[in-house]
Order: sequence, then C-alpha cells, then structure tokens
Amino acid sequence: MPTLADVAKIAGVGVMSVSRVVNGTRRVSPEVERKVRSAIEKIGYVPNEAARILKGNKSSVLGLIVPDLADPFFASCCSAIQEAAWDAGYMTLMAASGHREELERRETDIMVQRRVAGLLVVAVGSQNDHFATAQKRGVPVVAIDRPLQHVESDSLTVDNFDASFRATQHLIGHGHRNIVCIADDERIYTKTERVSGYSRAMREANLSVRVSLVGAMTGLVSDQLPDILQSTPAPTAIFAASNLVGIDVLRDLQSRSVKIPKQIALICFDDFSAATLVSPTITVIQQPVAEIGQRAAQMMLDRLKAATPGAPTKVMLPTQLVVRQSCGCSPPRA
Amino acid sequence: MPTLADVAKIAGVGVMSVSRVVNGTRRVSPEVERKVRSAIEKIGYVPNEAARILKGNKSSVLGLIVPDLADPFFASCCSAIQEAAWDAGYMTLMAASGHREELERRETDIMVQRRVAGLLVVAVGSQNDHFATAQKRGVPVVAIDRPLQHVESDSLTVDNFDASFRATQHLIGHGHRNIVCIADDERIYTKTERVSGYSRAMREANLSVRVSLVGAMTGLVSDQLPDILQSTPAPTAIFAASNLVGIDVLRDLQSRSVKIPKQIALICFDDFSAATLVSPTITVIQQPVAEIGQRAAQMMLDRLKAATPGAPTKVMLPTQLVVRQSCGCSPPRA
DNA sequence: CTGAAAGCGCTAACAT
DNA sequence: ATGTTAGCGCTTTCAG
Repeated sequence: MPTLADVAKIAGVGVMSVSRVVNGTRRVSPEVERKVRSAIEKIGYVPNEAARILKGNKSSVLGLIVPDLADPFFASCCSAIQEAAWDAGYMTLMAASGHREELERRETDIMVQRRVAGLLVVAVGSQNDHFATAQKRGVPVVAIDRPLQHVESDSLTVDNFDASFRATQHLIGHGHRNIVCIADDERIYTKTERVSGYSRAMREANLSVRVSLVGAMTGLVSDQLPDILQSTPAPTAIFAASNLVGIDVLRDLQSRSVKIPKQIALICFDDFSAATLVSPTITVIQQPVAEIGQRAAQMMLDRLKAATPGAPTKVMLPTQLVVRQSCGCSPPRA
Repeated sequence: MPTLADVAKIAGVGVMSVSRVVNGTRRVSPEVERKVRSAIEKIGYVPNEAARILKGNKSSVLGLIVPDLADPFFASCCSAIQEAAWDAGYMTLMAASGHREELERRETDIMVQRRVAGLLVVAVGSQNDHFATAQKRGVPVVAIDRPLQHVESDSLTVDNFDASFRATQHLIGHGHRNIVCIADDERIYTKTERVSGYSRAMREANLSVRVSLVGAMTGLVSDQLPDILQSTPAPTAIFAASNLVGIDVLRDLQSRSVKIPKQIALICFDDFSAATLVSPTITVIQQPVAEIGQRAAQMMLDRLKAATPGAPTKVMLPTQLVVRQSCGCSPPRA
C-alpha cells in the first residue's frame, strides 16, 4: 500500500504538501498541486484512515445497535439513520443485539474501543451501565424508541401512551364496552406505555381493563385467543399492542371465520405492509419511522458538533391513527 | 483517554507486559498479570483500535453495500451477514446505495480507504470498476444476489432462471395456456434471468411468450393491468417477477374483484409477509434469505483466511416453490 | 519471562 | 508557500 511519504518522494515535494493537497487544508502552488496529483494517480495512493484517527482521535463512524436488523421497523430506522449520517460525512457500523443485553454490552464495548464518534441504540436491557461507560469515555449516546433506564442520555421516542389512549378512545367512541388489550409479555418500555394508555382510556370511561399477555412465557396467541373470545362479557374489540400480536390475532380470527369488524373490531399498534392488503384493511397506529431515524441522527450530529455535554435532549414524536376498516368506521369492502 | 503506557506506569511494569496481558499473546507471571489487571480496572483502560490497525494494516471490519437497507429481502441478508461476521470477530459497516451507481462507487472508495477487510455487495451498476480497484488494493469482494458484470469476483446468487422456469411449468401443468409475465423494467440481472426462465418454459410448451414491463419508464401496474387483462387471448395466469410487482398486481386484482385463482392464477417471485395473510394465500418462489447471507459471509471469511487470491468461487443456491392457493392447486379457503 | 526501542502513516506545530 | 520534526498508541523485534 502506497503511503503519503511515497507520493511525496515521487512528486519530489515534502510530505506536508501532499497532505495539504489531499485535504485541501491550505493553498498550494498550482505547480506542486499538479505534481502531487499525478503522483497520487500514478501509484494509486489512498489515505490511511487509521493513521488519521490515531492522530486526531476522532473517527467519523457512528455505531448503531438495534435488537434485530431484519425487523421492518428497525430496518427502516437504520436506513434513515445511515442515510442522514452519510450526508453528514459519517459511516455507520451496525450490529444486532438479538434482544440480549449481554450481547448488546459486548457490542457497545467493542464500538467504544473502535472509537466510534457516537452511539445510537435501541436498548434491550435494564442495566445499561455500558452506555454510562461509553458516555464517560466521551462517546455520546442517543436512545431510540425507548429511553435508557438508569442512565441520562438524549432520547428520541414516540408517544406510545397517547397513541394507545386515543386508539382505545376511538374504539370506545364506536360504542365498544368490552375491549381487550393483547400485548407481548416482554417487559420493555414501549409495551408498558401502550398498555397504560389503553388502561387509562378504559378507566376514564368507567370500563373494565382487560389485558392479556402473550409470548414465550405466557403462551401463544392461538392458545390464548379462544379463552379471550369466550370470556364474559364477550369482548367486541381488540387492541393489539404490537403488529406482531396484531398479525397473529388477525390470522387466528380469520381461521375461525370471525368477522372483522362486525363480531370483533381490531386496532393494531404499528403499521405493517399486509395491513392494506387484507380484507378488511386494518386500522393501525402509524409511527413516523423515517422521521425517527432522521431526527435521531440529527440529534447525534448536533451533539457531536456542539461538543458541549449539556443537558440531555428528549424528543417525543406524535403518532398517527390511520383509520381503515377493521375498527368499524367504514364498511368493509367499501 | 488512558493509554497502554499509562497502565504500564501505574502497574509499575513495561508496556509490553501490559500488551501481553491485554492480548493474551504470551504467558506472563501471575504477579504481573494481577498488577496490570488492577491498573486497567482502576483507570478504565480501553485499547485503541486505530493504533492496532495502523500497526497491522488489518481492520476486522467488513463493508456491506446494498441498494436499500429497508427492503425486507436485503435487510434479512444484512442481518444474517452481520451475525455471521460478528461470530467470526468482525464488525460490519453498512451503507445503502439507493440503487445509484455513483453513490455506490463513493461508498466503496470510502470503505476501501477505511481499510475494510472485505466488501460484500449487492451491486446496482454495470461499470463496477470501483470493485476491480478494491480488489487490486487487496480488498476481496463478494457479490451477492447478482454477479458483478465485467469483474471477476466471488459471487453468491440464487437460481433465478430455474426457479422461474419451474414456476411457469407449474402453471402450465395446471392447464394454463395464456400466461403473462409481469416484471419491473429495471435492467438488472435477476429480472432478466427470471424473464428468461419464464420464456424458456413457455417456448418449450409451444406457448406464446407475453412479457409486460412495468415501472418508472413503462407505467404503473394499475395502468397496465387493464390492457393486459383485456388482451386476446385473455390471460388466465400471471407470473409476477418480483414481490413488488406481485403485490401491486394483487392489490389491483382485488380492487377489480377478479377472483384468484379462478379467473386468474398468480405466482410471485419472492415471498412476502402478507402472502399468507391474504385470501387466497399466494403461491411464491421462496429464496433462502438467511442462507444467502450466511453463506456469503462464510465465503468472505474463507477468502480472508486463505489470503490466497485463487479462482473466484461461484455459488448458486436453489429456491423453493412454496405452493399455496393462488396458483390453483388447492381450493381457496381450504 | 520481561523490557527498550523502532516505526506503522498521518498531521499539528514549528521552521524556513 | 513549503519543508522538517515530533509523536498519536500500539505491537514487532531484538536484548536481556
């Protein structure tokens, strides 16, 4: 691999002239510039980034850790972040934590070791001391989708509580009195917020709160749904606290030939591509995915530019209730 | 930031002892090891990766460039690659080319400049000289999903031709004689292979080849479909050469209340999550997404381990025709 | 088993 | 406007 010194030798100039031409740091005589450029061309010189980082201790690489890179929601976030980062001159190192705190910790440590300029993260655990450590080392952290427990940091979330609250009110407005909330049993921030929003709406309307947890520990949707449907008073609407749950519910309802929204209305947190393909189409709470990624990246860039620690910035984005057919607003097959 | 020398000073030993403890390069007396470890703990030493790279000129980072990080197919690939890379001690730098060759070129150059150990890429262009340059610089390239035109490299693809050939034969086997192939108008390898596979099957059966191109230049599916349906002889089956096209076709057929598979049968290249949620469920050609990522990563790791240039490895994975209802095999709502 | 010194490729700071 | 020097933090090499 040719080095800057090699270029200097061939061009017959000092190393700094070469450095100046390469980085455009200062004016250089056209004569020298020409010689340097042709030497670079000739031996195919490419600057060594590692040496630059070693010198300046700044890397223009951002770290991004999410639970699952294949999940459509996270993938869209990553996509938006990567694009915004690139536009600002940063590359993005991505890693999936597989929802495991231990892996997330190791990935975080390695990224810090690699001197990433900043860390964007959808955190999966509750300890989070590895993020505190990162910050102590001068690596700013932006939490996405969920705030960091026990650790102060910038964060960018959506208003899960309010969204669920309004979605539930929407169902109540349609005259539903027996509304069941079905949620994953994972204990993460977004889920508890969503359940809380639902609960608040129900209590405000003097209706009884009925939450069913499904998942690895509490059983599959297909196991639980019969019980839910046959409980008394019979539920007339379901609020699915995630699209994964919603899709399972939908599939199950279809296989039982339960008519939506006639027999059971359905609203689902998170949009999904099939929501407009099935009949009836599914009413969902839509998160501004691209905006989340974009704003999160922007927060990081601002933080990096400022270089002042400063108080953490907390942004909470609104969601949108996208009314389709499954809530009973408009007749299906319309 | 504390350095290795700082640790040495505090522990009262030489720098090399510290280095050896940190890397486990050689045996060190327990006494020294203890002192070093406690010193590391005390000042929170973290090795500086840049210095390591500068010394060794090897970075344990892989570069990954795909057209779109949010696309489910690419996202799944990325996910599998990242995981396999991590298990082998590599981190992954990801970038989206946005289907633009110029951007892809810049990203490639920057990654080479960053001394990535290898480059995995779903290439979008036809020039590809930037990949040739990368290889010349000692950065191996593995092409995923499509081979690199004009450039020799390892590649991992799926057998688009054979898959399309057999899917078309499947429709012919159901007695269909008028089968239309609808494909994106992008001029990429996978599309042409798919159209070729379809064409071959039709010609072998002495049936007339009818290909419709849709997309930015040739018009939307919703614009084209009426013409296609009303052409004579009336088509009784559609082979959609991608899931994007398939979903558009499906949506359009639904809105026209065309009965699938009774009036029109449908097979779609690429599985998609909605395919099992809609009624009838959609027969698709399934690509082994996770395996593609895994094997591609493995190819890269092998190549890095070997360190010998050697002849390019070309792997072509088989696909699977997942028979559901839309092809007419089993009655819908079964 | 341990330490000292050299140098990886680059740029900031100082000469000229 | 250009060149020279020093040193970023680490590991390889060579002595002890």
